[in-house]
Amino acid sequence: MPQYQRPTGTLDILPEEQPYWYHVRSRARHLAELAGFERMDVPIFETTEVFARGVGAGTDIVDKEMYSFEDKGGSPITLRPEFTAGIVRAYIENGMHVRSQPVKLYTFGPIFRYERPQAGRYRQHTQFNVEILGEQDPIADLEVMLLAWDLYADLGFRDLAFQLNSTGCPQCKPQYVSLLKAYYDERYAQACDDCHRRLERSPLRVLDCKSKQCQPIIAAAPHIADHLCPECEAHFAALRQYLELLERRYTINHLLVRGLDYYTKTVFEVWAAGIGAQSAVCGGGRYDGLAELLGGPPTPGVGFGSGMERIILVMQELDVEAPPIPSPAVFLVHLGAPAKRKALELTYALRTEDVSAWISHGDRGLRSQLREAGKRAAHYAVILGENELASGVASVRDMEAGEQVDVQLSDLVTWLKEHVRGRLSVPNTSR
RNA sequence: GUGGGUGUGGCCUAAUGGUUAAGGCACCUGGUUGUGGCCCAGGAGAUUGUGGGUUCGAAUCCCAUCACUCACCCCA
Repeated sequence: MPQYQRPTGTLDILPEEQPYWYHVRSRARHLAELAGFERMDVPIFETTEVFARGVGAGTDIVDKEMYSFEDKGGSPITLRPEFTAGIVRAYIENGMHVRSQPVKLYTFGPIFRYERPQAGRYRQHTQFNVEILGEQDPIADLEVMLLAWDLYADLGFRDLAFQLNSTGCPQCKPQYVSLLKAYYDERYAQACDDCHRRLERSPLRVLDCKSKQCQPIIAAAPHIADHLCPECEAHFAALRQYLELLERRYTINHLLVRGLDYYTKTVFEVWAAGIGAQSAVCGGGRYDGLAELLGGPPTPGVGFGSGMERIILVMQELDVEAPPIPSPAVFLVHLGAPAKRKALELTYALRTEDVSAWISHGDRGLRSQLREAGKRAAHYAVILGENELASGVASVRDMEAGEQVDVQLSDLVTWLKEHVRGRLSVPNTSR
């Protein structure tokens, strides 16, 4: 029974799980940069107000899921429950509106929400986040969506399709909301208790209620897509056209309304199996009013967040393997104190030449050391004992072939470097 | 916040209420002078999540608590 356990809803990511993380991060980074997105990192915590205003009082995230506290100076601080509000704050604070617009940004990092954990849901999870700021053209919506799509396709996801909807703008959304409320007023008694609460707090959410009794009501409810203003209508139509042009499958989902207050026009998700009752690996949309809400210049924006843990769960569900992290190129075996000193010198000489090298720790028998070399899947074991030191020749054992050759100690580093070249590359590690 | 399920060495699993809680994987050490993987032998590792209770006796029954897990709410 361990004395200390990790806090509820957090994850230890062990070495054997790292290949997935390396791979997803490295592909995401590659594809983002290929599409002209630049990396920008923002703090893990912000002044509470950034999220309270940005995400919106009344949302579950703000009302009951934030990790908020006062720091030692008494400032209200919140661990970020999502990326967008912080990114927009940074855009404003750093005067990024004076750069060539749009600004295309991506980042990775931990996100915190106080929720009851379940399959595919954690209190600390990691998101890959992408935003385009300063562009109202629906081509920006398309660009962020394509990046999500291309990443999942690259990672081996099958049967991709976007869930797509438009939630209108301050012009047309309120009218639709009144329409929907009026519709529900007539059926109030048939709706479930949760929906009664939703009608007060965030009326659009009644549309994705799962209770059986609400299904008939939902099925006949008016669609927001039929009540968009001409501008939103045109935006939505253009986006759909682009998606069709590029043959990215999508489903218009009239029930897709995302939980955060700031969404305008486009909202989308990508669904996948293998993440428990959760369906979305990716969720995002447009937030044209957010920058102003946070005190900045009017700046349209569109982006998405994608949960890394969920991506990896889906990959595992699909039996997608991640490229392994290379094992050591050379394992140095030594017998006797003088040989140990020589082995130590060689180890560091190899590492200086970018050849990964393990030196056997302790003072054990040859058998035991070779056993370890095998277990660590080293490509070569270099054996140094009294004989080798005396003759100036090391025994170099190819662990896979089980064959052994003699190599002059003076040539050893060069010889290993030659033989190891091309077999190994240490993967890029980004946070 | 609500509801269901589950807690036995690092991992997986066994033990009709009855001796020192058993096995497998993994780990460590050996198997004649200095050669890995297979095999063989040995070793280390558990107050059965925790705290109470019932009982002559509890891993086993009861209560509480904590954790994990699944689902709801909500979300990536």
